[in-house]
Amino acid sequence: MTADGAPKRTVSEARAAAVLNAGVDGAGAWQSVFVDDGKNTIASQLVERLREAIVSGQLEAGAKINLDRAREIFAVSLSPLREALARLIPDGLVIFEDNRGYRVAPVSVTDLREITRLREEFETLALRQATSVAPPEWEGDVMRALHRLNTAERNPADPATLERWEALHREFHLTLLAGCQMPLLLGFCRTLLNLNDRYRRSFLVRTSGDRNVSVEHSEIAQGAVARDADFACERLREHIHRTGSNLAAHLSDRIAP
Amino acid sequence: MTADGAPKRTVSEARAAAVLNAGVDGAGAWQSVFVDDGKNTIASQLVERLREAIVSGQLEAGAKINLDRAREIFAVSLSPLREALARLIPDGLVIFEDNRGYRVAPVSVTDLREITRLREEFETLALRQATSVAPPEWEGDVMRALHRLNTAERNPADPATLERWEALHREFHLTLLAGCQMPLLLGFCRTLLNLNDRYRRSFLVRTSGDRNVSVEHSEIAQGAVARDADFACERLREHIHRTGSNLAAHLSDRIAP
DNA sequence: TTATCAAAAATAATCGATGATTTGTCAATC
DNA sequence: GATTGACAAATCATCGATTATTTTTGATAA
Repeated sequence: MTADGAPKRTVSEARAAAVLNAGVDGAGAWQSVFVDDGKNTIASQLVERLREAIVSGQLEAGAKINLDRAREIFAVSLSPLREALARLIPDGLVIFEDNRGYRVAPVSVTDLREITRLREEFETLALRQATSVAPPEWEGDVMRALHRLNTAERNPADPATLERWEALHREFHLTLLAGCQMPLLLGFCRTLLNLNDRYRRSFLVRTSGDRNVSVEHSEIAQGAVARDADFACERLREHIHRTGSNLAAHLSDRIAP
Repeated sequence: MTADGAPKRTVSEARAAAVLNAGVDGAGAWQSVFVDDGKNTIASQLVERLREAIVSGQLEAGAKINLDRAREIFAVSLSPLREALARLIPDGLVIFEDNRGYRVAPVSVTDLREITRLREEFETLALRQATSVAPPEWEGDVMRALHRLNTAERNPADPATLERWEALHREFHLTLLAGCQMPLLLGFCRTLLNLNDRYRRSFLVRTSGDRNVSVEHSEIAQGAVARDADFACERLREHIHRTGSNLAAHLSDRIAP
């Protein structure tokens, strides 16, 4: 651990949302993030904090990240801040230009379309591979992730439940893919999932009424553990496609193409 | 530009290869890299220098990167060095662990297999898309890249020609894919190409006698500009697959699986 | 009024020094 | 002889201050 310990951060945390995108939305679901799970250094913790701030929409898309202000808000020095930002570039959440500093990556409908399209390709590829090479434990992992997701409450009035649902949803998809035993492909899928979550959490109020997402997830999972690649992949593809279309519809009302 | 200018760097350059992997292979093809093409900051230049050092095999796979030594060798301070290394993580060339520092990413046959497999999937996806959406100029770009590649000398006795050929080869593949108009997919392909180049440049002495690589490239290019997706993609897939098998054969003699 | 340039302010990039953690060494103990 | 623990050295991480670059401001001239 560092010398000064955690408390100071939690305090400055709350200010972060308020100051950085001055007074847009107040309620920060910040506090839940700090569970020091092996990420010892300030830079590493900062990566997670910044990622959450961007994915959750608390850091506005396209906004410039003023280093001095951010340094003060997060109560860190420049070195770990710059390093953390650099590590978010590959995730597609931050963009950088020499002597011009860092910005939050912008969002657009075409970007979302590409994410959706690539998710369809990559995730079905990974799932197909998983159904053929994953060890038996994988099936249990999938069913557990499914159960935890389906039993999680999702109350629009309570942001904490929404955030928990998001985490479990992400966990479900990654567990599904993890069986493929291809670390690079998994990394790409994780990146795309990150990017996609950002759109959903920023722009989707609730999923459209004509879908039963729980059923969709259950079908995918059952196909997967039955090692029925064609069925599982087809369901997964539909699931991704629907989510993408849904989001794109919401999105095009709100931002430029 | 920085105040002190370029000369100092070129000098320290030569030492870099010698010191970092102490006396493994002497001949450095370093000098050619410094053409300050818009990359103004030390950190950005360092990214390119380090990338070249790793991809070319001058920085040994799996080796620890001692910050103090590297700092001295490259004649920079810690801040840009750390930042440059952080930016290479997403490319899969550098790995990092809290409080344990940076290492050159290791190589393995399974890693190479995955790279090859994913290149087959991603590059054919991109090429198929390109044949359907790329603008007319793209065809000219492809043919030019092909011509430059096919007329480049490749003399095993002269490392400079080999390096130039590598650059043109990379350029050809990227030009081919660039027509797809999908920035994320292009980024993934670029990453995979980087990783693949590293294996080729480190482990492949020469391509096996039963291949005529020029012809392979020409067929791919001609299929592409004719907008014959099936033909072009099939040739591309074979090309990638052959290169991968070839490399894997060389590799398994030399390192652990 | 608009355009242009120079100075000033703001911001980004880098450095050298300091603090924290890991790794290596060696004696004491079982 | 192997193991443990404390110390020392090496290495990594962070900070505050300095330097370089970009952006803004404001005065001048067309």
